[in-house]
Amino acid sequence: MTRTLVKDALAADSPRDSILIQGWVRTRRDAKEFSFLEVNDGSCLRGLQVIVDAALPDYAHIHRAATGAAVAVRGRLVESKGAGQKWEVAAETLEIVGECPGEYPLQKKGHTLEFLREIAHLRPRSNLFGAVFRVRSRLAYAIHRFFQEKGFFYIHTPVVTASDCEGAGEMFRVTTLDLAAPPRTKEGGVDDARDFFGKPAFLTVSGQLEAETFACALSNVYTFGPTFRAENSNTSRHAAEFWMIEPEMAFCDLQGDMDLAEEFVKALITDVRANCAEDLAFFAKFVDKELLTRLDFVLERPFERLPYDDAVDLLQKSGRKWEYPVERGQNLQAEHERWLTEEHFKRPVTVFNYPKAIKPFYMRANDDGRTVAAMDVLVPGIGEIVGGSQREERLDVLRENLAAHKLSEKDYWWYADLRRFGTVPHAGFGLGFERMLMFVSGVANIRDVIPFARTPGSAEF
RNA sequence: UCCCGAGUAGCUCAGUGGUAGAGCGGUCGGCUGUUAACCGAUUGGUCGUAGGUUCAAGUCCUACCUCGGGAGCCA
Repeated sequence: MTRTLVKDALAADSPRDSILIQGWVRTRRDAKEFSFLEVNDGSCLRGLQVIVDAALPDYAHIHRAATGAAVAVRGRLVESKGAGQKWEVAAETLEIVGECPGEYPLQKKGHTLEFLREIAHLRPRSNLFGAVFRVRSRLAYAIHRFFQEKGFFYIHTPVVTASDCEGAGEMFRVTTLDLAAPPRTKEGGVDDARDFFGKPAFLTVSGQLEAETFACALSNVYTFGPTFRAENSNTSRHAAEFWMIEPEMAFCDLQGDMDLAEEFVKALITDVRANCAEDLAFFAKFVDKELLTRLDFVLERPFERLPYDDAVDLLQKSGRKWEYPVERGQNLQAEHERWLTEEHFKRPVTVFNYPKAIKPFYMRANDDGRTVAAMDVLVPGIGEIVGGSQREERLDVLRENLAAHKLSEKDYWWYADLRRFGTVPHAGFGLGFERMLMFVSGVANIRDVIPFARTPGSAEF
């Protein structure tokens, strides 16, 4: 007999004489003549109620069907006599596939998120984490769907990179050298030439530069993969390993870049809203009461587009006391971003044309000589969710930028080549996958939207 | 890395210098078309670690560890 997923059984439109359900017992309630089992298989939030009659031979081992036990139930799908569910299974056989002893840490009652993090191998069996990771899967699918339907090509940029690119953050070194006794140069330093790649290698912090090369060939491309930052960041919004989406478009300027970012964010919300309704309703009930209102609010109106200079003016005239002073030329602080998006505009805000000095070398210089064609999308509750720019396509300006950032043109020879051979205006952005998932789920800590979070001092599992 | 807060039973917490507690969970029994079931009994502790103050420390002090919140860095 083939297995029926709980999700499909719950959606049945008529009774069935024969059904096989396999899953894990969430709870058991014993009566004198029969027991109720709630069986969940992760296919959806809800479980399926199973009635095991005391007259069944298998009832002899009903006590082994404890919370957490894996079971296989064969029986009939019938309309439930009780309130609370339409369908239930009248068991004919109950097989205990895997027992679950009393020290199983997941109780029926609530646990704190902090405790569940310590049992990350079991937490997907909880309602909340089941929902989070179903939505995570759907969100990933929605991302591919969005780009594929627009004719973007999915590029797999390398995870191991030998170019210390971009200064996007501290990098993890990848090496096969013996750390206790590394080969030495004549001068006494570590001889990187004898490392695996013949030079120092690292885990990638961004696929952007490589994606640019493919945009300058296939026109519209995107990456979607893991990235790594060895920053000692201890916040609810940072992880050492996270996933990032980076579209890159040839023949595109900052305007087109901002348009795509807004369309993209809205498309993802729309998709999850339509396809994960039950899980989102769960988040709205138990995690963040305002979730659905906020998501719909974002969908309904255009993002505010605000030049950096205007943002500074607004902040200075706000009458607010800032912990960090607002000055032209300085980066916007978390408190400033929050005020703009949560208090002043009450919607996502796209800030653009940032000061040149606080942005990386690859961003395109504006004609004013002091700003670059950069943009950040700020959303309520999360802050920066998208960071992007039009890229500098003029070889001479790029060279000046490299020099100004004290970077060697020699290390970026292939990147500069794009400007030498058929250069073209192009633009792109990066969107943090986990931050987007936090936004659509209302879950406040990045550690709770990653299956197994890697943060400073923590790489269990 | 900096600032703040918290570490007491498997989990969530109470205990403000004088005999270590509750609810939940687990176990046993009872009851009920139950559904975070209910009722009774029972089980369960090196009070994060190491020092110190005191007649006496879960409680006060110091250091460290872990976790959380905020900040910086960023996505």
